[in-house]
Amino acid sequence: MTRDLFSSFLASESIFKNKEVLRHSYIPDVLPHREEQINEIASILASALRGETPSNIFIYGKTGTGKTAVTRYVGKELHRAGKEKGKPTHFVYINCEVVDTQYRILQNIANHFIGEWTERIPFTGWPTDEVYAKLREMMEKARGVVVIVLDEVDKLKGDEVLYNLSRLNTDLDNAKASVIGISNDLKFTEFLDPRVKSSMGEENLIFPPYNADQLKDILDQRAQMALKENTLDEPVVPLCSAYAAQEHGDARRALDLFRVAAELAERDGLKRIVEKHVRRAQNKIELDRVTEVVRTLPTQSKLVLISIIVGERIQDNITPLTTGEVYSIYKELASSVGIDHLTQRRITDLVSELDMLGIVTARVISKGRYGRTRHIRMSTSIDKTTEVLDEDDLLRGLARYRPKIQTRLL
DNA sequence: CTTCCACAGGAAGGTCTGGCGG
DNA sequence: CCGCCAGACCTTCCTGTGGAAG
Repeated sequence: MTRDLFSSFLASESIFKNKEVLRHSYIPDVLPHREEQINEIASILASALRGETPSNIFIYGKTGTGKTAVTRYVGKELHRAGKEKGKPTHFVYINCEVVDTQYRILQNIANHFIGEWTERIPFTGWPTDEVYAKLREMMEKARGVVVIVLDEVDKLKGDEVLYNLSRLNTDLDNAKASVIGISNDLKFTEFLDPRVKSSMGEENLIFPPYNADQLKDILDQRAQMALKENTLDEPVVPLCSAYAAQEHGDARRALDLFRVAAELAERDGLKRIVEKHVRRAQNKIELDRVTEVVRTLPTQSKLVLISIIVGERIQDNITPLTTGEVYSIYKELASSVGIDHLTQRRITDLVSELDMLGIVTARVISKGRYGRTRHIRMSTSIDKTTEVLDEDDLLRGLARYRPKIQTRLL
């Protein structure tokens, strides 16, 4: 019996030829509509092949604009070209969201050179300047140019590392270092130490968002590689592209939509992806996002969210709730579960956070004589949100609470 | 035109936690 | 182990304000 559990799923033939190419981490051999950026980076890094130090680069762009893919692609090509020409070039990629302290960054870079007659640097224990010294020593031995990519560099704790890395070259004889910083925050450099700022931002690149047509090209290319013949309805790719273009031209979003749509089609037991799968994929991705966000909210924020839901229930959705109404419901709910209530000022901020997370909308309006406030309403499904909130032991069932307060005389 | 509601949202400061260097 | 500091989280106090009512 157990042995047959999966056989029925495997029996129906998959529509995928190679699903891997739909993941974000996959880097194709051709990156459509990024030729300009590729050439620009390549022209800067080319000096590495002449044995000179390439300028440091800063790359900006929103999520899904190809920053990481382009950089890794150029890095791969550079490494290959360096080998051919007998000029040693090293390419170290670090995601600063994962590796976010000075010590671990240096350790990561240093461990890249392992295997060339050197010992491993331990996770912890060494003074930072000793790791730094060791790194220099290793780079001297390895020779050549080291290109260090710091992805999501704005997530770094402190700019000391950036300063030290930008100074690397002054203490090196046989090796050169060049740093590429990637960020989706345009204002990131404003907060940097001016010394770091000037040395890091020798070259600046901005990656613009893709438009719908460009997204379509990207998806066409991936679909070719990912799917078997005749598994795709014609309008699917344009629809995915259109949705993703609305979302600031995010290629990652386009790929996710497409992949989820394909998975849904497969789960339906179909041999073909059609339009409705894309719409369902859109819903599923959105629902997953909301579920995850709501689930991880702090208790007080959950309580505010519940207050808004309770408020909407008694208002019957005629007029949106105001801050004052939400606050009085919130206070009542808080005391009913025995949680200390926060001040209205604080609740104002929590509502703003919920707004930014996209689970409620709150916009300032004026009611003239009757003051200025914000109209607050749920922007996600009340039922689904309630379902997620019910997972919280402390707050279970609270969203169905009937408050004693009469909020408004209508 | 002025008034004045019901907040928005800035500034500053308090408390607590957790990491880090000595 | 201790003192220090940064950052998250809140409070207190405050000034500012769009527009219906008067």
